[in-house]
Amino acid sequence: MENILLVEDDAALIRTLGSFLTGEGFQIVSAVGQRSAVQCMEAQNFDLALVDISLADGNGFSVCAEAKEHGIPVIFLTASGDEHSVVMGLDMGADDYIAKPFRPRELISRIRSVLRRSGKRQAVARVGSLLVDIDKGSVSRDGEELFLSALEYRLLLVFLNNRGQILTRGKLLEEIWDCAGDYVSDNTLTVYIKRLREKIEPDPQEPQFIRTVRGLGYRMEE
Amino acid sequence: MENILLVEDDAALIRTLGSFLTGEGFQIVSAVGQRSAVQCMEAQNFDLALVDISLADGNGFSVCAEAKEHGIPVIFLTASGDEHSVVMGLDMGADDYIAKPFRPRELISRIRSVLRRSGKRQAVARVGSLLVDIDKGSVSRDGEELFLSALEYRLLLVFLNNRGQILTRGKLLEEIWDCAGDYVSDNTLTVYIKRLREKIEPDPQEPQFIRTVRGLGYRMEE
DNA sequence: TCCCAAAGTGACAAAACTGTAATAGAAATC
DNA sequence: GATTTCTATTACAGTTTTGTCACTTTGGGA
Repeated sequence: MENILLVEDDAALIRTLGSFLTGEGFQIVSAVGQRSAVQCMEAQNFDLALVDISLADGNGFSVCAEAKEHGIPVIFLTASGDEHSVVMGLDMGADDYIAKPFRPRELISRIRSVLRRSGKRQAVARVGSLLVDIDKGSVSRDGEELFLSALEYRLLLVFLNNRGQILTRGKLLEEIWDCAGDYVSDNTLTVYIKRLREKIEPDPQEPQFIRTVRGLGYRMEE
Repeated sequence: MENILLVEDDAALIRTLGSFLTGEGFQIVSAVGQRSAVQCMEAQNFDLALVDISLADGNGFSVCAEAKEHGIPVIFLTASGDEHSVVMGLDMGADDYIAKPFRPRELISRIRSVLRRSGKRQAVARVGSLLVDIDKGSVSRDGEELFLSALEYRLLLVFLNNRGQILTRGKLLEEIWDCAGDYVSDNTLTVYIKRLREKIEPDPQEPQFIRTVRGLGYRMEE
């Protein structure tokens, strides 16, 4: 079970996030300030640190730096629109960030993504015969390049980053079309799934990469 | 200086590649077969292993596995169209691959990319105020999402993966449009540079991300 | 079996993308 | 300063993408 260090000031958020993440099957250790965070990291090893960048005592950056010292991947939480912190955090070597307020599901997705990438540095991801060159933004199957549109590619990445999990329509709509809350029609997703399948599946009638899980959503095989 | 282990059967290729890579500022150690490759890795540490997957004695896969044991990133060389080897290699944990025959410049680019990624696992890359979420395939500046087309995004990735280097028009044309050698008009690139600048540059008239290096090409700032 | 909800399909118009051509501008060389 | 070369801009047409609609098919209960 993955061990996550949550460094956060806000007691309410600790409780909410903590129980949510625990429910998702992660083991959570919470640290309230910089001091206790450092102590935690010295005492035991973590698979990931979740750091609020705006801690009351000092700032979250030193916690971030400490985590990188220990080789722990870091996702930091930042106030929405605080681009300065984002820049600082990424320069500090953080692996990813998420702006508050965030959807818990998105956090989970990012956590999984960072954990999956731990120890990996692959430029190319594979699902069956499908190769996604994340470094180049290109997709191929059996050596044949497939030309995806921007949205199709992003949809594919969402599946790729959540392999084996069922993704609901709502989740997928949020991931691709959520720009300030103005959603598109529900059927739009169905159509895009079809279009993506048409391009990546050897037999779109019998999808092997993106499976339909009736009543729940879609799932990409691992 | 980066230390690269080149594992290759073909003596001619060793000479060609070796001198080329040396000329590019890498330190090269060549190993002819699996046996000597393993010995090399036990004797000293490397920043990267370049492994021909089709070695005469046994195969390159075990060399690949050995390299991963030592935590050395691996790029493997494969015969063009040998999808099976690609799949095997990636499953084995290789970081990237390149199909023979390859352009030396492309190899360099991939080597740099893998080396740059060593120890990093970032989901998000940054250049100035520009954020590229490689994991999501999205781009933003100052929190504002920028909608790039598929080709614009790929062009941006090429710059991102070669930050600080001057990219010639030829190199860029190859990277984006090389599908079996049928190139597009030279001016097409110029137009795409303009279009990309129009979307990502705060002031397209005074580009700060993608600089023109007259007579040589373009360069993205580090 | 029938019915209903969920998912898939085909078709459509507006918008965006893509590549090219013609022209304008800028920088280096003579 | 004139010339040449390289780069930028503008405009255009064909294609693709994008979102939506109406309609069909499918799968699971009642």
